[in-house]
Amino acid sequence: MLEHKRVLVIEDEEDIAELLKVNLEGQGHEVRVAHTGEDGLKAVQASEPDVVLLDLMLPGMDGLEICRRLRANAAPKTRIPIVMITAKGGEDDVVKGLEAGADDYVTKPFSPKVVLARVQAVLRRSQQPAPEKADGSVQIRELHIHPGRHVVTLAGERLDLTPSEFNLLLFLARRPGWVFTRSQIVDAIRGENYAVTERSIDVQVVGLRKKLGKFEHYVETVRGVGYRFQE
Amino acid sequence: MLEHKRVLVIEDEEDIAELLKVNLEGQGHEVRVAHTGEDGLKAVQASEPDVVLLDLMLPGMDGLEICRRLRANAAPKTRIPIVMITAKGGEDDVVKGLEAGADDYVTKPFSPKVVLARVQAVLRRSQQPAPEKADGSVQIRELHIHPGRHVVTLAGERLDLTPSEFNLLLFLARRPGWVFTRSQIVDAIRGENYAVTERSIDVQVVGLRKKLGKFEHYVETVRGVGYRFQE
DNA sequence: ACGTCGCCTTAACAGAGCCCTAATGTGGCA
DNA sequence: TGCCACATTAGGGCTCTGTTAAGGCGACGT
Repeated sequence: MLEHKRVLVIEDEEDIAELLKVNLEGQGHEVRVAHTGEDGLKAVQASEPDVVLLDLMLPGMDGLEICRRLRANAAPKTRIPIVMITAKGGEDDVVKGLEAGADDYVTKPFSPKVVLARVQAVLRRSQQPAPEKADGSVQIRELHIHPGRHVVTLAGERLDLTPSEFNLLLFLARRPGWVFTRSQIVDAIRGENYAVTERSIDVQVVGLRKKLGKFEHYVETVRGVGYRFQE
Repeated sequence: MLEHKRVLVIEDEEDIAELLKVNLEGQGHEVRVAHTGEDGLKAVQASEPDVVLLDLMLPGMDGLEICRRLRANAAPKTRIPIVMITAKGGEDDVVKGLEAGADDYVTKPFSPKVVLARVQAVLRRSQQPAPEKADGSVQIRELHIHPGRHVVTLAGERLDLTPSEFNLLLFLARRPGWVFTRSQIVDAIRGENYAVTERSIDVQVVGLRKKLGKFEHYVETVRGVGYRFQE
């Protein structure tokens, strides 16, 4: 099985934190608890955990903000997996969290089993090569995306994409196989609260597919739901 | 196997109540009896049972009303499983009961064995929440469902489902063994207040079973009531 | 400050796929 | 055997997506 790991739990509700602690320790993990976002960030520095369990609803600093800071401050090499805990039904929260850099999520109320399973899965995944490379670039089959340089290469040839097309492709390619609704895509590539018709995404997809040429199948339509990058 | 549990029986007929009490106690359960709906509701507050056996035909408050109140007042976390007892042939009652929030049912006249089995089944099902894996996907025997990816695999092969078929299968598979009325299914997969004939669900089931091929028995018909995923 | 260029959105239309209804067939249960 | 619920089929209507073109807006350079 998996050897024991260091887990940091950032959770303000004492009983939930205790529940998580007991269960994780039952799995042989070393657990540390922080009750505020500030403590959490300090604890990350101090104890260098292998995974962080992060409640989105915290007094003081927002969970999303913590997520972003962990992603921003740390060197890519020391990228720590984050599992976030969200209120039930908050699908928006899930999307925001994933965008802020979380790796997985559980919704309240949760069973300890589910949380343990998620943590194990994230740990397993973090030990395997991710689609995202160390410098933040994405490589999937014939496609390379360099977010920093804003450059995309397909089968060795450079693609000339508009800003929106670039963001759309990057957003989808970061999670191959996962479906996103048009609404989620709009939030991701144009910012939240940006008022547009969802159908404008369709037009972006058309343009993108045209430029992908014979690789247009990389962007798949999921009828009644949205789009996804072919896995 | 199962440790003893607290059972509340709400039943006005003295001899039936006694029959249930003796049999359940024979299984090692702790049994409390209420003879009216009002007493039943109080007893739920007082003794916090693990499961409620509820006769639909009660003097005074209707069994359905009790069912609804138990569902309305309690937080989701403290959801107590309800097994209702209906008069034979009253299949309408079964449907109404399930829609009022009951989890399972037995029809009068019943054998004690059947009741015990139902109670055990409900306890078992409600203790093992959902068969969901780390990434939120559902796996039951040969069937894998990935909600986030919107992909279904059956015995390793990918199924091409319509949106409705996907939602229907996911809804049923999330609670194997639980029976759902057509009305509940419509609410779940098309949203509430969506006006359609309940028979349209039958058509969806046909299409789904066709694509399930030799696994069509995964979706079971419960005559007079609705459908369920085979446990 | 002005003009030009390019990008994004909207709107409209066409086509494909899906879902509902209704009618008929079939099987279980009394 | 009769009745009722479910299974099955086909067709029509409707929703969703693909596609195109035009208008508006902002960016950039002059």
